[in-house]
Amino acid sequence: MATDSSVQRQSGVALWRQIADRIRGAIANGEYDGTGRVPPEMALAARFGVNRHTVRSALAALAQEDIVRPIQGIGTMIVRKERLNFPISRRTRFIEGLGAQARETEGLLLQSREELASEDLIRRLELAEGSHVVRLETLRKADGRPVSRATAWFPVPRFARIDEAYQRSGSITQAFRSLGLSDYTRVSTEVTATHADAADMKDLELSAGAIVLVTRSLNADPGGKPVQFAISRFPADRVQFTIEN
Amino acid sequence: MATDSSVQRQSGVALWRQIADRIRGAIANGEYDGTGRVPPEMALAARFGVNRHTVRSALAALAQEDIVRPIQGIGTMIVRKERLNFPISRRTRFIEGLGAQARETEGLLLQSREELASEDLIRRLELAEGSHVVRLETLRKADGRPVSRATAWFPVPRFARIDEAYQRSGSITQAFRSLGLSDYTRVSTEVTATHADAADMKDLELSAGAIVLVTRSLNADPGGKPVQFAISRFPADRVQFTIEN
DNA sequence: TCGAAATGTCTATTGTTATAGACAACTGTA
DNA sequence: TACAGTTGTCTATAACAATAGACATTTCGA
Repeated sequence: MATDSSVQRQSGVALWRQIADRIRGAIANGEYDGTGRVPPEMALAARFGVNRHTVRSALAALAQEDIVRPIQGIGTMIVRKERLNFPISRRTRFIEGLGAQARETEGLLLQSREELASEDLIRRLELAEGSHVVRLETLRKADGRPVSRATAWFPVPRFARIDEAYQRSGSITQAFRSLGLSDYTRVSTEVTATHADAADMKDLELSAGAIVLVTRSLNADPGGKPVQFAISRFPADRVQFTIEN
Repeated sequence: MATDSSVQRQSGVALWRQIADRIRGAIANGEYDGTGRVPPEMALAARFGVNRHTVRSALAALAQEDIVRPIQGIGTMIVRKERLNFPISRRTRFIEGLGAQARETEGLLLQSREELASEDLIRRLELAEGSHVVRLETLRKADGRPVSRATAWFPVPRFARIDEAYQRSGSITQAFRSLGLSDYTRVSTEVTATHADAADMKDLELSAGAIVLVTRSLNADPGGKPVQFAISRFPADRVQFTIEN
């Protein structure tokens, strides 16, 4: 692991940001687990082939995200290290999927509105032309850290009051249950990735240039009737998906 | 869709790169399908709230990637617009998964070597301590465009000659078949995303700051014995995954 | 108590990124 | 043919990113 080049100049991405992204990834991968701290600034500077000040800019960005905390005279300690795993299967459930990975989970309702279904939604949810849907904007946290931002649509009138049910329980599964739907299954999940936009940065507490994993998922009731279509956004440095077949 | 802010200053990511990424994404999402061209430079500058020269830098980067081609007096034409879909299931096959999305596919063997299995590989492939594996570095293309870079490991001696078999056929499925394994299934797939590294940029023809989707997948024979573990990297702006349950 | 090793702060300089304005060159249409 | 609309090129300036070096401050252990 001598002079690990791997940072590019004149690429439109500042060196300090490339280095910050790589250190964040290394922390998430447990590469510094032995010491509980990041290597000294001089060592990182040598490894990436940059000036110490450039490394300091990178570490300052990570400190800003509360991922590390520098202590004068000691080093730069790792505060948080996490990559939550979400299993994707027929029985995908957000909270159960997390299992023992988080002590406490939270589901916040940011906004809800009834609206006319778009063409795409009509196709996905198998609705009649001109149907209405409820749209929920939610933010989910695990142990206080945001792990996903989702926009979900539900057919109306069947789930007209799901916003209230979600607000009470903070769980889609619970909300469905309180509206008389005791079981549902995941029909399909599309996964892509993109850069964080302004809303991601705000809600998911990310910095510019961060990556979000985007899923488009469809859930149906036991009879196969679609009950929910959702677009969810997860911070890529804190989350991975596992598909078990 | 008035003054779409959504580009961040002083974020460590140059404005021209953020804008290039957003235009590339918009093209992939078919937002300019009506005209077949990108909006005029002045319109984009107004929309992103930047100078025209900054937009030109972004478009120059996309032209470099052969995504657009500017024509003086006319506008900036969209040359390529693609987002391949890869289904992930028990029967995930690279080439069949592409189906009609590509006229022609290609599998190149970049490198192969026999090596000692790492701890992680011993666990994943259920090998005995000290076992050896064959490592294949492959690059896959669809219609001439690179769509994935993969490192795959296979148990030895069962698949000792798989490199030759792959080189002949350009297909893992075919290579398995020629070694007497007529069927296999996908056991699990982990999906994450990260920034493109130097090798990604070279092999996948990406520019710095681009996003790659990373999968870690395990295949097993019909008896459940693991036959392949692979880490694959896909350009996120050209690829999405679909999990059908 | 001293020194090694680490982070913190300051000044100065250079190269890249972004803005600004002006005008040239090219295309299609009225 | 004239013109509106588009991309291409040039110059100049300001803001940000990166390098360089020096020295202060803090902590831990010999």
